[in-house]
Parts: sequence; structure tokens; C-alpha cells
Amino acid sequence: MDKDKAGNGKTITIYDIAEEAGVSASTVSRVLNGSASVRKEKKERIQKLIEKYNFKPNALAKGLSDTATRSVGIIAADVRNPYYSALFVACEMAAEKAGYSVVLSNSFGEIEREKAQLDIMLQQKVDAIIQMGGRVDDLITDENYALKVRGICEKTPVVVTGKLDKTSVHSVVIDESGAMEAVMEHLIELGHQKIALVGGEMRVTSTYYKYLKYQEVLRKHGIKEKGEYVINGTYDPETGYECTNRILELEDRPTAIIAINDFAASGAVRSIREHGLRIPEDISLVSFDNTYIADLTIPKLTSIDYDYENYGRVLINTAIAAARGEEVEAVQIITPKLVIRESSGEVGK
Amino acid sequence: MDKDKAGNGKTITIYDIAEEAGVSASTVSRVLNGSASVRKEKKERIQKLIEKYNFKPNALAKGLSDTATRSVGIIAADVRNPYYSALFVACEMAAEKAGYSVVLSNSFGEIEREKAQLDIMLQQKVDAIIQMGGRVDDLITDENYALKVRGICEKTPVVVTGKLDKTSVHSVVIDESGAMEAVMEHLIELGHQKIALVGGEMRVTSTYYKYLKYQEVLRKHGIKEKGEYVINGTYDPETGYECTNRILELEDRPTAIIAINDFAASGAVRSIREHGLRIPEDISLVSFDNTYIADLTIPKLTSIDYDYENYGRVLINTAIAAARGEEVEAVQIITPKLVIRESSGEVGK
DNA sequence: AAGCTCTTTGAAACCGATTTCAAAATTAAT
DNA sequence: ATTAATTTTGAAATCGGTTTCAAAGAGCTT
Repeated sequence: MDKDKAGNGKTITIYDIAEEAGVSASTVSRVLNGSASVRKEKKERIQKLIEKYNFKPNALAKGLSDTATRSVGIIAADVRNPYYSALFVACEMAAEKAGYSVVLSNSFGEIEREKAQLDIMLQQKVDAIIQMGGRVDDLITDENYALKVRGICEKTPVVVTGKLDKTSVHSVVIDESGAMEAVMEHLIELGHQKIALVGGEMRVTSTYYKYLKYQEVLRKHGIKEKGEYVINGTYDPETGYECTNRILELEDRPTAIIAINDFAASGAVRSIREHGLRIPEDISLVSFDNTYIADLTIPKLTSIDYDYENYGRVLINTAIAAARGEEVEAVQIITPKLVIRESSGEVGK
Repeated sequence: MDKDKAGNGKTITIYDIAEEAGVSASTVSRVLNGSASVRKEKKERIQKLIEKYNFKPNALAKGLSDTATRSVGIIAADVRNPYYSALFVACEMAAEKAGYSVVLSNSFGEIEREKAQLDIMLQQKVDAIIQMGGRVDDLITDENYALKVRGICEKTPVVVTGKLDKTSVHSVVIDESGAMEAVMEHLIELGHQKIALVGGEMRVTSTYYKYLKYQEVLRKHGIKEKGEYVINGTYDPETGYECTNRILELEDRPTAIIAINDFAASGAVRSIREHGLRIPEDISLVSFDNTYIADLTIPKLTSIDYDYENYGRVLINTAIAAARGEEVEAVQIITPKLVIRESSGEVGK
């Protein structure tokens, strides 16, 4: 490979600086990192040269020699989903504050892609890996992968979102039960008894835990669960639209709908509108994630917020601490909060 | 820094493989890259070991020695904006296909942040940099930065979206004029004469070129331009909402509104609804970008699409070709296409 | 069997930093 | 002015690959 792609400008190195300053490379390195004291006059001479050439040490060489790249790999399901983009940006900011950089990859929920990305990140020697969403359960049951994750953990710590009992990876978990409880109590307080659940797959733990709490709160208030009020699907607007269509055609129509996320809720809004019903006068609608979509729909959605800034910070700090070999709690909890907007109101008003 | 963070598992290297196979590291390297022929039996023995240990060469060492990391840095304004996330994902896919990986950073339009990220990427020795959006004009007029960009271009090629005449960077440009022409002709064909423009800043070239074409098409059809029909702002829902409020309170209300992007359009939808008007019966609404937001609003938005898959591919291919020192056209054009949905209709119907 | 060509191979240098270790230069103490 | 203690410094090794170069080995001719 030709060295000078476009020509003249030679890349300057620590040796060039050393030579011009009349010192050794070691000394320049010490000035660069403040790792040891250097005589004042030399130090200043070196700093002036660094300034002059706008010298920035080669991160590859640095990473090679001290085995820490100060970078964290993030594997997300799909950044086009506002939940992930919000979380990613939060991580990026937190990482920046800690002097780390982040590398992003999208898995699109495909296990093969996820593995390939893991490999690439390991080759790039990131100090830690954060895995957001994706099909966590599948990953863990895939034996090769599970072995691999364990293998990685010895060298490169992995932090995942969502609950995992079997592995030794660190996890940062949203209190899904608490979230669902807040949503249910909010609706029940508004007088709702007929509450439907739209979207989500039961094999996804976060969805499953929400469902369990849904049942529990119903029981607690002496409300009998109706099977036809729970319609599973995926996590997109189409699912929200179709599931809501089915819900609204039921004999005994519910007065409130809980959508698995804002995305699905936006589809629900369309369905409700098309049925000639008003939100929240005829149907209350509540969802999870509190992305900017909750602010775009008409009416604006009541939704569960996770405080993305904090969420991202916890993820990054956990990853960095683990990378440094510090003790970190294996499981950390994110406490959700209900944000009430326009889509939920008193029943039958 | 302690080598073995979590303990035992030693990282295996090309030397370990070489030793166990009873050959030299050079030979293993040759097998790894297929860079030269290796006697069949040795080759197989080596491959078996690579398999056995699931050996993956250290990308840092590789990048250090052959001065090509096969990675492209992408600086976007904000991935939370669906336009950027769509484009980023398209780039990621195209890069993957070419055997490259991508590194993402968000500048949030802040010039200082952008510079810092550029530095980091250069330190990380990406082979090329793609700069999407951001405040291109400002960057170029900032003299230090301009110098720097030129300096970089000698070593690391930069590809930007949007038009730039002064510099030597490569650029991939959406045909904004063509896009606006398609929008205008569409509306005029539907009988609209009173057409308003909402959102966007004139100092942003893409917005400015759209405006020029807007004027041109009006002239061409003998329609007099009304200053009060053009209200600038930023690119978010709030802007769309507020600007549209002002538009709708005009004495001589327009029959069609062109929003600078889907985001702004979603705000416009809210304003129109709040004024008790129907889309498209009372007001037609058209926008640019065709992100998934165009599919979420009620009604769905008629919007200009860029074929993100192709757009991303062009960006990545340009970046990679430039990195390899191949000749690439300095400016490449992306041809937009109008996607007609529910928000535009015949005037006064 | 000798001579020649073509293919394989390994030793060593290099990429650009950091770090260890021992020598050199200062400073402090007697 | 010496000696001891401390601070600065540079040479060399290291991180884990790739590549050049020359030597060794194989395969073909005659």
C-alpha cells in the first residue's frame, strides 16, 4: 500500500518531535502523558513543537503498546429506532466526558450480524462492549455464543441491557414491573377497568415482565383479566395499527390501550382515528419509551420515560469501570417515570 | 495497566499460531491474507489452528503496519434525526459489503465538537471521513479549519454532503433544485397558486437552493411571489408548528404549505389541525426527506425521497475509492423522487 | 547428476507509540 | 568538596502484525 495517498505531507511522529527538540522519544511521550517529570525547559520546547505541528499521537500505536484504547463498542438493534438513538447519544456524551470514544454497530436483531460485529470490535480492541436490546435470550441460549460471551468476559467486559440470570455479564435493567405498575395505576385512577395491551413479544423478557405486572395489578384491583385484551405483535407502527384494529372491533371494547412503545402507539393512534374515536375522550392511550414520537402524535402521548441521559451514563460508567477491573455491581436498575401528556384521560368523559 | 483484567485467558497472537504450527509468523500472515502462496500441508495445518483458537488478528497491529484500517469515520449532525440515522445505516450496510467498518460521531452542529471528532478519527487512522450535514458553510469559512481540511485531504480524504465550491474535498450533493421543482410542479398541477414555505435557514445552502427554485417556478407560471408566504426557522417540529401558525393567520391564507423536512411538517400538521383545517382538503402539505415520520403522521405525508440505500452507497464508495487513491469525480449528484401520499390534494376540493 | 528456474520460507526491519532499567545530571546533606 | 539521595534522561524492549530480501527447497531439463 502506498504510504502517501495524496502526496507530500508526511505524517509526523513522536520521533520527529523528539529529534527536532533534541531529546529522546521517551521524553516526548512523558510530556504527552504527564507520566513522569521532565525538566521545565525541555518540556516547554516539546510542547511548543506539539503545538506547532498540531501533533496527535497515533491511537493505533498507543493502543498496541498500552493495551487500552479508551473506546467502548456499542451494539444496538437499530439506531433508526428513536429509543436506541436516544440511548446511543446519551452513551456518546457520557463516554466523551470520561475521555472515551464509542463505536456503534447495528445488529438489526440478526444473531449472525451480532456475532460478526462482536468479532470486529474485539479485533479493534475496544475496552468494553455494550449490547443494547437485540435478541438477548436467543443469544444466551445459542451455546457457541454463550461460550464465547463467557470467553470474552475474561478479557473484554460486556454490559447488556435487560435481564439475564445465567451469565456473568453485567447488566443494566429497566424496572419494567415498576413501569407497568405506574401505567396501570394511572389508568385505574382515571377510572379505567377495561385495559388492553398492544404489541410486543412474550419471549422478550422486558415485555414478559410487563405482562406479569399487568396481571398482578388487575388482580390486586379485583379486575378479571380478559384474554382478548392482550394482543401480541412486534414493536412497530404497523403492529400497533393492526392490533388496535382487532381490539376496537371487539364486542366489549376496552376504554384504554397500553402500547408496548411509542412506535406501536403511533399506529394505534391511526387505528383509533380511523374508527372515528377520540383520544382520550373515547379511548385512553399510554405507551413506553417516551421518545420524541410521543411529542409528535396528535394528541401527544402519555408515556414512560427512562431518563436517557442517566441511562446512558450508567451503561458507560459500568462498562468503563469493568474495563478498568474495578468492582461493579452485576445488575443495576433504571427507574422509569410516567410522563403524562394528552392521550390519557378520565374514562367515559 | 495490568494485562489480564479478569485473569487467565491469554490473548493469542500470530506468533502462538506460528509456533504451534512449526512455521514462522510470516507464513501465518501469508495464510491469513492470502498474500502469497504457502505449501498446501502447512496452509491446512495453520488454518486448522486458526479455527481451533478462533484467532482474529489484532486490528491495531494490522493498521499500524499496513497503514490502512479499512474503517471510515462518519460525522453526522445528530443521529436522533431520522434523516441521519437512515443515511448512517445505509452507509453502514454499504461499508460492510465492501469489508469496511464505520465509526460514528455526532457533532450536534457544534463546530468545536466537530473539530474534536475529526481529530479523534484521524488519531484512530480511519481511511476516510464522511461529513454529513453540520454547518458546512461555517466550517469552510473558519480559516484554521479550512486549512486543516486541506491538510487532511492530503492524507485522509473527506467526503461531505452538500455543495462546496471552495475546497478540494469530495462532495455528494442532493439535487435540491430538482427536488423543489418536483414539489412545486406537483402542487401547481393540483391547482395550487398560493404556496407557502416553512422552516429552514437561508444560510444553509440546501435550503437556499430550494428557495431559488421556488421563486423560479413561481415566475415560470406567472405567479407573483408573496414575501409573507416564506417563513424561515430551524428544522424541528416546533419551528414547523410556529411558522405554520403564523402562515394560517394571514389575511390571504395559502392553500399549500411546503415544509423544509418531515420533522417540521409534523409540527405543521398539528398547527393545521388546531386551526380546525383539514389536510389535504383545506391545506395541502408537502415536505422533504421522506423519513418514517412521513408515514406516522395523519394523514401520511407526501415527501421527497432520496433513496437512502443508494445515497449511502455513493457516499461510502466515494470515500473508499478516494482512500485507495483512485480517481473519483469531485461532485456526485443524488436524484430525488417525489413520493405522493395523503397530504397533498386538489385545491379547494 | 548437474544446472536452472520457480516456489516456499524465515529472519529481520518496520509501523508509532509506552515503559523499564540503568546511567547521567542535579540537588541536598555532611 | 564529597558523598548520598533524587530527579531526569535515553537506549532498548515490547505490543502484534506486514513486508522485503535472500536463502533454501522443489521440480524440470538435458
